[in-house]
Amino acid sequence: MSVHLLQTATSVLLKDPTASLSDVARAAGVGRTTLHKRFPTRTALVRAVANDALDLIDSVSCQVDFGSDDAIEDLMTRLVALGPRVEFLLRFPGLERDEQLRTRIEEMDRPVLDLITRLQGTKLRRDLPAWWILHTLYAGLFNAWEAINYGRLAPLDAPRFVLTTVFEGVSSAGTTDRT
Amino acid sequence: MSVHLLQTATSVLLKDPTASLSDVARAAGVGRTTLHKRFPTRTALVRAVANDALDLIDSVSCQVDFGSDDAIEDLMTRLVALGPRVEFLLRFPGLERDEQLRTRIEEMDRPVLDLITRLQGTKLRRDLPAWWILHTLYAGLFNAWEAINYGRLAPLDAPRFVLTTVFEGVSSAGTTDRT
DNA sequence: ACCGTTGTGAACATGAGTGTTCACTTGCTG
DNA sequence: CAGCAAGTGAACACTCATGTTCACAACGGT
Repeated sequence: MSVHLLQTATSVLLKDPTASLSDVARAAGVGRTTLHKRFPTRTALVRAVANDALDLIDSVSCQVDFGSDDAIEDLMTRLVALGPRVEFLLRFPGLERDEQLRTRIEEMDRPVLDLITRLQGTKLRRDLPAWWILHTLYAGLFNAWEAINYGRLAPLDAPRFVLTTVFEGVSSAGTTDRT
Repeated sequence: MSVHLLQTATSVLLKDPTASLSDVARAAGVGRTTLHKRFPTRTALVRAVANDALDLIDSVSCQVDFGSDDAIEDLMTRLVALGPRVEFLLRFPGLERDEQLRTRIEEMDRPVLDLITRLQGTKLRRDLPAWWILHTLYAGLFNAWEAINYGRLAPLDAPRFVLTTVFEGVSSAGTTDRT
């Protein structure tokens, strides 16, 4: 079960980025030799985990209609649900030093950036750069995942929290006098 | 100059959390032996760096009037200016496993949480928990620091970006029809 | 000039993670 | 049954970060 192996590796490495390959193998219930057979080196394993996360995002991206005005809400809601598998991409240290991964992440960002730029004509504010908005979205996801991990946030509440906060902000101005 | 040593250690460890003590010593322009004399173990160094960051935050907290209604804006603006020294606290992996640091971080958070709770009576929305708002603020800081690091954001623009985004959100609803 | 402090490089021992090989078992297939 | 693929534990060599010790140089104060 290579799938299960990758998932286990994700959670172990996410909890402790310095975890040894023995730790990963033990957590996955396989021998260290087997792990080495599937992923010859540590960097190969990390890259595989990251690519698995990217695959997951790709599969979600396909289901989103980027032409819709609610595309961002849809995308974010789906991303929140992915959880740790994708959190790995934003958290694991040193991932940005991998050339191949960096370009793939950029490829993944581009359509979202385009979407944001397009929506800045209508529902998104124009006085902030698109990349800043993108990173704000990511920060919201990050927050949600962390809160879920600590048991402070119910997974089903997460999408609402993220979308509300990112879009409307934490100021009460938008909520009290919305006549 | 122990101060300079800590600052260098901060930036080196922030850029690569797995950097060796030799790397840190070399970057600081001191011998590895000297580094070991001042910080006997690696964890001692990491803890010192973190505590240095917490001291920095404390010194900033003192200057903020937590009774004011604009306390959060003031606090955030000052925190943004601190940059990498404090970024270390939010980024360095495994920091939360240090009991002493965790409690000190909680102590640091408490007055801000109280402030948020108080302001939820007036300017902050009440339909989000205080801890969520706090983490949203932190996420904004994080975003700004990262953007500054990559050279995408001018340090002087950072406070405005963070405050605008966090308080008003990225939706244009709050900007277009503010009659 | 003497001495204590501080910093320095060199050397060493140690431990841990890593990558490799090998012999053995298990299970499936022809 | 024979054979092949996959998994496994044990053992090994290698590298590297770490922590320690030691002898020496630079410096400042007395």
